[in-house]
Amino acid sequence: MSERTETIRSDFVELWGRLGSFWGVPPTTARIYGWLLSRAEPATPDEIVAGLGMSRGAVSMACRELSDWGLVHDEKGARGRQRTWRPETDLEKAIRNIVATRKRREWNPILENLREWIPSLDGDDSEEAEVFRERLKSIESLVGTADAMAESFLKGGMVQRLGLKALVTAARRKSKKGARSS
Amino acid sequence: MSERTETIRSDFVELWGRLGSFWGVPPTTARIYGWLLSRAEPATPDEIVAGLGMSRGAVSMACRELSDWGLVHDEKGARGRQRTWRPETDLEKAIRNIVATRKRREWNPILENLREWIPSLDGDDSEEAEVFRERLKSIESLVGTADAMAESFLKGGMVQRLGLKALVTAARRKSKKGARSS
DNA sequence: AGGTATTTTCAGAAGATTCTGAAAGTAATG
DNA sequence: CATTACTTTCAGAATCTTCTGAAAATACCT
Repeated sequence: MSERTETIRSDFVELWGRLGSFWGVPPTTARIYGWLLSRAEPATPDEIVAGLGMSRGAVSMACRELSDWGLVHDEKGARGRQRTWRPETDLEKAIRNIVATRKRREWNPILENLREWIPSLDGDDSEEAEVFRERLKSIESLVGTADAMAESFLKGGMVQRLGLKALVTAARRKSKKGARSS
Repeated sequence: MSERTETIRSDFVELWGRLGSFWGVPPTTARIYGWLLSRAEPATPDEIVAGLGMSRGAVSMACRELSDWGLVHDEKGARGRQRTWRPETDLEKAIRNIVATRKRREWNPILENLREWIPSLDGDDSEEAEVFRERLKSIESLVGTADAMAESFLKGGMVQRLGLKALVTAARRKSKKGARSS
């Protein structure tokens, strides 16, 4: 394994850590997933501690969190060996897990609130309440649509099923030229 | 404006604030947007300060941030009056702005990195580097697809264009029954 | 230009999040 | 059931983020 490869590995781990904010996990936790992805073999807690220079306790907590997200799987170590953690390498599945988890943890409660508030406003016919109610309705409708899309994605392969892939490829070709980043 | 309406307003503002983490802004900033959405009229900085109990400075910074995201628009106040902030109420537009901003700020740099790393790994033919390269490739492919989908969404009305709406409605009907939250 | 009203900035305070490490807990073995 | 090996927990430390408030800057009018 060349030195350059090692550099890329650590850059990648760093990037993956920052990426954590997209799906709502702390950087260190995401970094572990990235690090596991960059290796050919699953790793023991001690290897993770050594590889990323973090504490035992943090590794334990982070791995449990990752496991809750379905992003790593543990295998009981053989005779006298430590447990090992294997990353989920099917990334579509990983994304599905992330979407499902966030939906359950965060999205659903939001939707419930919205649906509960709208009828509650019906008693108030002031101008202000009128406007507010309309806004809530359009939020509810939009959130509902997003929710349904997520649902459909989770039920499996929206991309394939709709032939979106072709569209996507087309869009991609078009955008290939302009990749400047502000 | 009834008392109950006021309660709902503040709950909504609170919720909208927590929602901020979805699109990557601090809660207070998101709260301002929510508060503006709950009102019939645009507001001056002083009204925001009074309405949300935060400092002048924080309001100034938060509104600028929201303005960068295209989620609020300012109108120069008339003669001797303060500037007023009006929320973007076209939520589809708001989402488009959010997607565009995040894509530019965060997604594009990530994609650039990935595309730069893959060729760099080509010199190394160890087992480990081999596996790592394959993983990076599949990440690149997935991220590329997501990127293209976002692109297509930004170019306008993916939902309508594909007749996704029908699908979405169907999925929604189905999921109406089970709305329990973990 | 002078005077007044409004807005922005930014250093430090306050608050929130994440990490550490040592102690308590658990499991497996002989 | 005692020993050894590994894992989890959690209080406090370290770090990072966000907010405040007063001073500096800017805009606007006469």
